[in-house]
Amino acid sequence: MKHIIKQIVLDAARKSFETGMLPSGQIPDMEIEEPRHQSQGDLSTNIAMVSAAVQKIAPKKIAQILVSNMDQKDFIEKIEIAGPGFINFFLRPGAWHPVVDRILEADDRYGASDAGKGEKIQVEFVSANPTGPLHVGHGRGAAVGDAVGNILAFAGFRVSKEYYINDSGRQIKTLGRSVWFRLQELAGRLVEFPDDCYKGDYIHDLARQVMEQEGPDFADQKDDLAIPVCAGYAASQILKQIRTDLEDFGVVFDQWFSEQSLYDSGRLEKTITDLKTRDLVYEKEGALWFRTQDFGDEKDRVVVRTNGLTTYFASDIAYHQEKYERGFHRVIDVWGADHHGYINRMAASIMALGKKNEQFQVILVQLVNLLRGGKPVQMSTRAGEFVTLKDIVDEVGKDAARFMFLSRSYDSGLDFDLEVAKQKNSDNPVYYVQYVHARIAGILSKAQDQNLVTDIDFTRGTNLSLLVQAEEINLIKILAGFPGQVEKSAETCHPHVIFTYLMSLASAFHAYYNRHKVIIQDRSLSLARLSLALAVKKVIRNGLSLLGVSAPERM
RNA sequence: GCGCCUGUAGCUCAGCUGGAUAGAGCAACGGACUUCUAAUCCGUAGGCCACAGGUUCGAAUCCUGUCAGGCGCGCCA
Repeated sequence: MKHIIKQIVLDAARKSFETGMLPSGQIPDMEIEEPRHQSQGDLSTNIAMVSAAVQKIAPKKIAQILVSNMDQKDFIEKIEIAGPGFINFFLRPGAWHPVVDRILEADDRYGASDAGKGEKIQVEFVSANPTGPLHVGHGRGAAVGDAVGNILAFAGFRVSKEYYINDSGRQIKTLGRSVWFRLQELAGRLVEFPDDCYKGDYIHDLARQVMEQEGPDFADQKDDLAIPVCAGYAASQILKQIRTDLEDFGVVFDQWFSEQSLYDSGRLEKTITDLKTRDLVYEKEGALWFRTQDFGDEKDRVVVRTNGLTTYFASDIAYHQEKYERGFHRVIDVWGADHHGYINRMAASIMALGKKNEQFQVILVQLVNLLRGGKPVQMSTRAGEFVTLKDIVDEVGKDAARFMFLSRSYDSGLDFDLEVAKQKNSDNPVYYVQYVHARIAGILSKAQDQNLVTDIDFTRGTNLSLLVQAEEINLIKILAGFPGQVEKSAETCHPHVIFTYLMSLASAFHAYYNRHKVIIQDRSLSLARLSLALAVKKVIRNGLSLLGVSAPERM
């Protein structure tokens, strides 16, 4: 609907210029928007105001000229000039009815677009070290990354979701040591458990498993030999668990990428050589430094340490270089807010290697504040006491957890109250939206019971012009806005836009439901309303599915 | 000290690529089930959009500064 109005406005502007009523043919960026108040019409444009500068005429005057040059259309009831120069369009109800048909036709593709033109985008998220179970923060990152991927795919990009496994380096060794020391304890040896080791209960379990697998003599092994065995076993087990937990959370990755593979394949070494060739690095005090400062970072960064070992940054450079070589035009990393200090150097290294600013983007997800009944849940990673993602999914369910994580902008910290997420009432937004879907499913099944409709094709030939109630037109207007919201969500990479949209659609439907009955004596009207209800059901489902939340037929 | 994020109703937050009279949920108060699911709806009340300047026809939105909160500033990952 917006683009139809936009065309009318543009035509009027062109005509005004051609007939000499406006001095300039230049048309600045203008907007077609839905005004807040009904008295301001269905759609509105600010073209007169934004044109004032180039036309050198008062906005109201421009508006008058434009309106006088607009073609009469039968779906437009009237056009008004208001406020500082807005042109407000009042549409007849009939203007909105075709939207319902479009939704029923497009079905699960309603809202999709080809805006991305098939461009390849990679979204990398979670990427937690396989040294322990995923916690709440990872959950939010997982929900955001997954939803952003879904939304971009829906907007016509070719999306690949990837998990980067930090299976190399010190923390893996620490994991191995942690298991090894616990195993020593199991073998009855008194050892002092080091402070820098992981203290969670799962370490005990892993130690037991290693002991069973390797036999009773294993505890006598030398540290140097045993620790890598422990590390290898523990990391693969934990990774397996992470994968399972994510699947239970509805997240499936297209690719799992191992940091260690960068070493094994010689990729990392190649990158370092490459950096040297390009003179992007220099030696100082025995270390090798990347000239990130030349590309916007606060200072230069070490890639090879004095001891000859590469830094985490080095593998990340190689990894990202490798991403682009795989053909991704754009790369999005989803990170926890505590990593924001890392953005500049990462971006700098990518610029240095010849990529454009817009080809790399970091989504910084702010921290989650876990509450239970309004009180903070005490957590200590150090002591190994924390609520895991699995705990949360087990307690409140996948849908509630995901919906809650995506309810707010990731720019804001999030209060996640387990009690609220568990409640099956109006405090809990997920049910509010899902309930619409279930309610409509109920209506449709009743319609079938009464033989009002015999197959899913009932909408064909329905007389939608019977939908004239204010609540019905309002509902259709909201339905018409879905593609625009998907577009906005994709452009900004903000999934909560979809959340907010779903809440408003659900609210409009509940209001309609309470005011009007769908199945009534009048068969034609019933069919029209059933079509509308079905359209709502489809849009709710499409929106929920972008967020990775199910749309139940019954609740 | 420097950098990033945040500051909007009692609480949790939308709105922020500038637009007209700033919204929702919860909490409070008052109503609506003999109906297709009350996991719902309707109404009332609630605001110096942290503060101070600036930009302009117009600022919650953009810029500068101040204050407050969160996070980060390793040859760790």
